[in-house]
Amino acid sequence: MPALMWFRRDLRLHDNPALVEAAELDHRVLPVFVLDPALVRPSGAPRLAVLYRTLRELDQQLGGRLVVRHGTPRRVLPELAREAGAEAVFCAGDFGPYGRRRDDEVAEALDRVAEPHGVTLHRVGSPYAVPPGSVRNANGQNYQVYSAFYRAWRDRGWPEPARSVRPDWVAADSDGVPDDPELPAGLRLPPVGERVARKAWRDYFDSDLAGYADRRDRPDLDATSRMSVHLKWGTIHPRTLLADLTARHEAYRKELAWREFYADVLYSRPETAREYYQPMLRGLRYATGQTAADRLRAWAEGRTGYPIVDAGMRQLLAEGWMHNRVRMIVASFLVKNLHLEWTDGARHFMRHLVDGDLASNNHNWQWVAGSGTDAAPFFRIFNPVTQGKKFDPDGNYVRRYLPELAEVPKRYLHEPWQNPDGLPDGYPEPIVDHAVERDASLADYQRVKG
DNA sequence: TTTTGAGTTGTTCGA
DNA sequence: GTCGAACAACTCAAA
Repeated sequence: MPALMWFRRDLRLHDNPALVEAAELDHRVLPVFVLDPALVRPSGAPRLAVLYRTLRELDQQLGGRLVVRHGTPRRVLPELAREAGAEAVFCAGDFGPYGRRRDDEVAEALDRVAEPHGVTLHRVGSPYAVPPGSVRNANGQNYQVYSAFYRAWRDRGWPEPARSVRPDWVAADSDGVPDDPELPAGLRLPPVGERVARKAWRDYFDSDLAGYADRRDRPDLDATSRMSVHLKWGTIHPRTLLADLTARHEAYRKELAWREFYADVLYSRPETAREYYQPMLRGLRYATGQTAADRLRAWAEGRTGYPIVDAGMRQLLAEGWMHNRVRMIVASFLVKNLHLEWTDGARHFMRHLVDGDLASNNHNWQWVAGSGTDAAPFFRIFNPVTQGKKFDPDGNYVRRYLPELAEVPKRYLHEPWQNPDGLPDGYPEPIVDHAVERDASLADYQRVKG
């Protein structure tokens, strides 16, 4: 009787503990991916395309034996288990609010399959080095602040990468991987798949990781590892990365720990998938009506008149990805300069990001907005001009995504409205005055806090 | 239980 | 141009 390996966001064969256990139960393993409408529907075209491409890569690695089925997992998996005569399904644990509920339902449905004893769902491991819910303070509670979480997480440690297994892959009828959805013209998606992920990590480790701490904040240098899309889909596991890292790579390890921290926060407070972690900030005065709609659209399309903001938003549209420093700048701008709710920004990000991850996206937005765990103090408001000059000193990042600014002299690149020769054709005046909106935000934060 | 110390990512102002 | 202090208290962790 073959074991079923249910792939979800762990689309790899290396360092995959669930796969190891499946292969230990039976050397024949039937690999399946379920296209769940509940996950397909809210995903934007860029992330769906990346998922489909990753699935095609996995299918190749499996010699064309990946079984793709459309439908709800609680219907599809019992059906497939019955067809294959399987008595066990293996998968990595999912710790998100939807995933937990879905997996509980699947476990129940499998239990009712009329094998002699039903079919068992084995949840093995997680997409994290340390499973959410397992780093706890002295009172058995989840940590509310990052630094304490980091120390406890690091001291707790994590397992070595799982050993590699080579099961006999069993085939079954497959609906096949869908064709890519229609994509915006000119969209440049990153190459994906496990082999790409492992090579990209190896190359980054050998060449650029040493400069990570100093250069990661510079969007013009493009010095980050670009592992986010691979971590999102599990084509590489954080354990694999951590096994390569030493004390010299503290800065990079800390970024992985942020991902784990926010997964833990979401696991401990699942309602924060939608709601403010600190509800008090719901009481801020937000823009409404046509003003709000116009501002949101200008922000989303990269037409705010602040080059570093617009470049970031256009990078997102062009690549399905944005440099982390710029994500903070555009998020601060949305909340504190345009006075829109972080939920509007988070939704736009999730529609366009290829690495869009609920826990990281949601809680990083809340951090910027001041409503999250360990949130930025309210007086910390990014100045888009200062940030641009500091982190894109030569303007190379801005010029890459805003060709209309090509002729603007370097000293005015981050504030082109100051250029005595005027703004270039097609580039807008700033839609708001930073100094004015900053003061308004400070006053309003003080009002709701006091 | 109480106390103490620490806290991702900033900006502005004045020396 | 560079530097340090103020911003405004407050929460959480840990001793």
